[in-house]
Amino acid sequence: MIPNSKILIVVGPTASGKSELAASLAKKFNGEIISCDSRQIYKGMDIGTGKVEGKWSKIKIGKNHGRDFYTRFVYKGITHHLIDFANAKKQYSASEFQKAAQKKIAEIIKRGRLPILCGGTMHWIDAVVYNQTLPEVKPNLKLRARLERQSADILFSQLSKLDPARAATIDRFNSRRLIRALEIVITTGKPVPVLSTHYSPPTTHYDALWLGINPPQDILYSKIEKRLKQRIKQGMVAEVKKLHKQGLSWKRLEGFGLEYKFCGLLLQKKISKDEMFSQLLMAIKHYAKRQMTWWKRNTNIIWVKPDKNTAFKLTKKFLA
RNA sequence: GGGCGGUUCGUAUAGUGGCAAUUACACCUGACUGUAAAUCAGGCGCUUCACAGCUACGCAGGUUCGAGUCCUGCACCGCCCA
Repeated sequence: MIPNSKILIVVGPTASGKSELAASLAKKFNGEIISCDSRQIYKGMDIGTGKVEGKWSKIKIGKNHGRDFYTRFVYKGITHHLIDFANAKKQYSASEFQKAAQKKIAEIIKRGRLPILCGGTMHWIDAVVYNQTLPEVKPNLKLRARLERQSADILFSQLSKLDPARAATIDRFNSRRLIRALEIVITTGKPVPVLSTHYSPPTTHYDALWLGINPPQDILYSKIEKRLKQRIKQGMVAEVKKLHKQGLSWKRLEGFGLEYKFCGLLLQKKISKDEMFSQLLMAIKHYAKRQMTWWKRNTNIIWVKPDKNTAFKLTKKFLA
């Protein structure tokens, strides 16, 4: 563990109220937020991702490398990092995020402030916090395209020959995972490195306090529904239309999932407005469920009520 | 009143003599090594460790070694003719 590396991590399913809690914590404890959301990183994806309504503004930070100020994404007076900066046409990977976030954490600590990781992208958060070694193999689209034509069965038997150890633990029906594993093995000529994640015993790269919010399912579901209706009013469909006009293919939009997928289907007239609503609602609930499945096994997380008081108390104790 | 079609596990469907019964969705549980809002798996009548038992395809009878499947009557739904 890195010494003197206290960080706060706020997790919870979609619509649980993470962003607001994180902002309150940041205000109270002199923090800056690092958004951990694989969709909010993209510019132009605002309503559909539920991005906080922050603004890019120039912040005075005193003389630093010959500059007087940086441009920062600010919401409620709190600086948010790794949000609203990437081009949606390009793939942004877990590995890129890991490096960028770890750099941000170091910078924030250096400034004497508290880094607060907040977001719903479980895999990305773990990659950062547990400093997982992600194989240094970039996506090889040509190779992937070739492998995608094979059945999972064939991919699995290939992997079994090339890297029996990885084959032993991989999901043999999941073509995407199989292809990635083969990509690593074929490119490096070596087996897939063993993963450095450990949920138990809990060893994190940082001195971390994990706070989780998980409202009861019926409350969460009604919040999700209410939020979706709001998003529709706010012009969610128009946002997706605009993205498509800017050159994002329907396929790319579908790959983003949820709002972007179902609005895309609506705009292509593949589904009706009612179908869009009901199917999207269902998909968001499924997503929330998957998030909880991931975090349930993480015993580091302290589950708190959505009210700030408990979170404040725990944070105060953690920082003392 | 007459003719036809239908009634199957939450919903929609398959099943014309061997069926605890197809498929999809929902629902439940879970996985997750650079696409992660993505991708993938298991369960889903009841009792169970069960290849075991019990109860099941609108209701009531009948034919049969055996009926979701065939026959009769009834109920309900849909369409058509009056």
